[in-house]
Amino acid sequence: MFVNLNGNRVHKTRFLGELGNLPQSELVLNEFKYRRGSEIFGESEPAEYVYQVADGAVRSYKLLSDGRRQIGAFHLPGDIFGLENGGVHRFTAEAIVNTTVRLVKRVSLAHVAEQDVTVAHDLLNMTAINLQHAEDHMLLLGRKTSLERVAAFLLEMDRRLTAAGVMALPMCRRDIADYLGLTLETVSRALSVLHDKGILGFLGQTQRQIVLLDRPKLAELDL
Amino acid sequence: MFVNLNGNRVHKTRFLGELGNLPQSELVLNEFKYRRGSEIFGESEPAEYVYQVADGAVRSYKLLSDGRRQIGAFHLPGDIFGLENGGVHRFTAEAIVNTTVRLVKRVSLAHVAEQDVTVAHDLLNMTAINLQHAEDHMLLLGRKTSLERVAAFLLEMDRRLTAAGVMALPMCRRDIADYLGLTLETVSRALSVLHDKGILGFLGQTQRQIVLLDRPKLAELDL
DNA sequence: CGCTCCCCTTGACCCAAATCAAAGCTCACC
DNA sequence: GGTGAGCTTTGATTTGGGTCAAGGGGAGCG
Repeated sequence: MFVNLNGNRVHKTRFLGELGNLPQSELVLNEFKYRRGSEIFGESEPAEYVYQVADGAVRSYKLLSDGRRQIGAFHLPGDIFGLENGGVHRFTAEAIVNTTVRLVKRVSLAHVAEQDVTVAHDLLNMTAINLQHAEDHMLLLGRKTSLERVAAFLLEMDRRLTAAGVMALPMCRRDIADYLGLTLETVSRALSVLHDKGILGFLGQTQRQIVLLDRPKLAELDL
Repeated sequence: MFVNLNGNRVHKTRFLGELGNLPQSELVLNEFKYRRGSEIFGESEPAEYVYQVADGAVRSYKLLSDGRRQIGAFHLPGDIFGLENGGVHRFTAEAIVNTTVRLVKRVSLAHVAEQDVTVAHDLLNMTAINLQHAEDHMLLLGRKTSLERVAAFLLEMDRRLTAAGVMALPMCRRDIADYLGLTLETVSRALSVLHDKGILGFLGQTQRQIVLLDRPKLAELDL
């Protein structure tokens, strides 16, 4: 293991998960750590690697020239991100908390996909899953109210990261707001409404640990 | 040629375009006409066919239970739509005007893709293009002002369908609004502002023929 | 020609969410 | 234990875009 320029630690490891068990000879797989807040790649940079979250959380976003930000997706342990069909990243990706990622060289992955039909199939599937998420999110951003958006967000996070009945959100209110096309104040108010209605509870003293007390009622709020 | 149950005419023809020149023996290709306003397929229906606009225009949208609508994309001549990786449509598609489409059976296309690597490659490319459009549209829906949205819409349509300097929009203001996450009144007001600023002009007596008089200034408005 | 049905624009008013502001809390660090 | 930097909540106020309403065309048709 060694420490690179950014103070992030890197060492070799196995690559597991949705890309299947690929022949080790074909793909060089590294594990890499990013510190909370550090950039993993930038929008419009050449896409050299494809990434998988091993531990931690990542946000992918676009910026307008005046700083308005839209987060397109949160990436949680197991998720693959930075997969581009063209050779260029279309989002900036940042570690939300200290995060460990596994990475493969994009070109070597493309090379394997040419040989192995199932890998090519997996790449199409992953792209299709990303597309489906984006399509659903367009409906949310274009047509849902603030309460509906926050309800949808909670249901999504509940599905993706609840362990032992508790949802430990890695992201702050501003991240949630930029994901939902709202302001952080509006997100906070919506969460307070849900709290007052008895639909959710906060655990501990930080407001990032949420328990869903009434999933059916929450689901009703997300049209 | 014959007339089917919906009064739409259908006959066989060649399939051309982005799917490349596929062996005719493999793919049965039909041409089909839909009348203005008629549904081509519904959300969550099994995806039996993949479509290409030969002539006319199509809108793909999602509905909330109370009728709020989000149009995800407009499909213009040459565009392929209804391509699903899973077996189910995730949008409803309707003809905006009288429209001719070419169609292939999804399963036969999948079959060809398994044999022919370049076709498989094309499918991934098309899905990636759809994804890129959706990603850009999330930024628009989440973070842009009404004027920025309308400016972006005009630039998109200018790129995609301007002939002889004139943009002949096939869709009504309500469609534009549901694409941009606005109301039709707001779209109309934004167009009036652009008209008053001398950025665009209307041609003829219908307000659907638009001439862009100052593309640079329009581009400045779309951050 | 005149009727009806849309489609579009424009004006008046309203409201959901943004903005502005303040204060409490946690946590890291000295 | 003190200090400061974030993060979050909550309140007051503003505002961009939604809603409601009215009226003017144009296109199709009897």
